[in-house]
Amino acid sequence: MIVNGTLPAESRINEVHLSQQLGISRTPLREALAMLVSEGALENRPRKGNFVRPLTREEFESIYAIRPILDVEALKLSGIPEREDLDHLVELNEKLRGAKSARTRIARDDEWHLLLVQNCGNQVLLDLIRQFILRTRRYEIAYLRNSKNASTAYDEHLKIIRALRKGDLPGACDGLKQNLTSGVAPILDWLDTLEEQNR
Amino acid sequence: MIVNGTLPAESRINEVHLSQQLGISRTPLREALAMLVSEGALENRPRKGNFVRPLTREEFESIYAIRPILDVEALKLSGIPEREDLDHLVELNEKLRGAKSARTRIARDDEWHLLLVQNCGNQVLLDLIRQFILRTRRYEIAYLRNSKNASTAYDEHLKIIRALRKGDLPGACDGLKQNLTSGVAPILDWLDTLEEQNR
DNA sequence: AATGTGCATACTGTATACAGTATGCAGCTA
DNA sequence: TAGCTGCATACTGTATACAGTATGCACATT
Repeated sequence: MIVNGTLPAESRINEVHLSQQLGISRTPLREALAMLVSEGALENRPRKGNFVRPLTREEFESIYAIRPILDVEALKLSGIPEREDLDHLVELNEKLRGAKSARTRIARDDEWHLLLVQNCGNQVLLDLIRQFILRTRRYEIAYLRNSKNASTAYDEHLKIIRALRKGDLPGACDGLKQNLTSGVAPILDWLDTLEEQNR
Repeated sequence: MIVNGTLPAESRINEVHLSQQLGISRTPLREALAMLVSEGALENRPRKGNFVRPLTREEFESIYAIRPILDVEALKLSGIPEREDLDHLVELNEKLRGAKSARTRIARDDEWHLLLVQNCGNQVLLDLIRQFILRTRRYEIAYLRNSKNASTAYDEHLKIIRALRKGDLPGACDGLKQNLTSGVAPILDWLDTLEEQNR
């Protein structure tokens, strides 16, 4: 509902109404809200309630500054993948190219990035990346239609795969960093116009 | 209670008993337990309950591999601090040296590291570092008495401060990385003996 | 003797009732 | 007319009751 805009930014969540609307009681709803707070989608003001956090340029820049650091580190730890993992990466990348909706495109892209670093051997780091994927997703979906088209991501992924094939880990890391930062600029522009409108 | 060992590793948390023991009802207790799950202190198995996660060598290594990455990045973003911030760092470092108990020593050390990167301008990154401080704290407190003594940390901090005074940011980053990894080895040894005992 | 089934028990997950606090408005005062 | 006080209302935070599932044990069966 937050993503869809049914619950607009800054709006307060009424636990009684929403729980009735969803057909559940307040207790499990509150648990769900707490999860959304930890994901950064809601802000909890004690004794006031939960409020939908707006999408801001500042937060987006902060999040996207961290993703490349984590992912590149994880890729370094993973090293050059086995042949079958590489094949799997190629396969998933083709699926990404064939994705019809922007939503599945985003999902495939996220899958691909997780697969790339899956063998880093650091579960905590992987959980962290997963967490950040969740946080960025809201921005990506909001931006949706204008979203970086599949072929750009596809080509960038191919570049990374090719570097890995050659055994060139630093080259793959560079490609990954580029891939993770290339989508930022258009979303920033979009956020600027969004914040402009709210004045 | 987890830190004290009142609730030993792998033990199941009985919500009814614990809530009575604490003089609160199950609902707020469950919220607290959920927070501990997100901090990595508990593991929730659906319909089974919450279990105290053991301290393991694997998790410790994972966490401590990430801390330096985050902190060094934040320091880079912060740049060379203003004079008064530097003075503040010196002051806090002196407090660290003077700390009586190991507990306050750990607290001062954490404070110092947060202060060092406070001006990085990335709130999400700062929250992340805070989160990791919480996760490492359990290991540090468990290790407690054997903990890296204050003078080592103090000296390492001085080194960082001196590099910053010279305007040598890369040098400060190196020092920080070293500082954040120097405490690892003894705790690893201790964890090894711990895991040995549980066999 | 070993394995499987049924039942009793205990605990988690959910619903609901209650208490206390924030908030807005009406009426009063200056 | 402006500002303050008191009250009504609505919502969050907490306690408690209820439902459904996991678990261990006794008994039966092969």
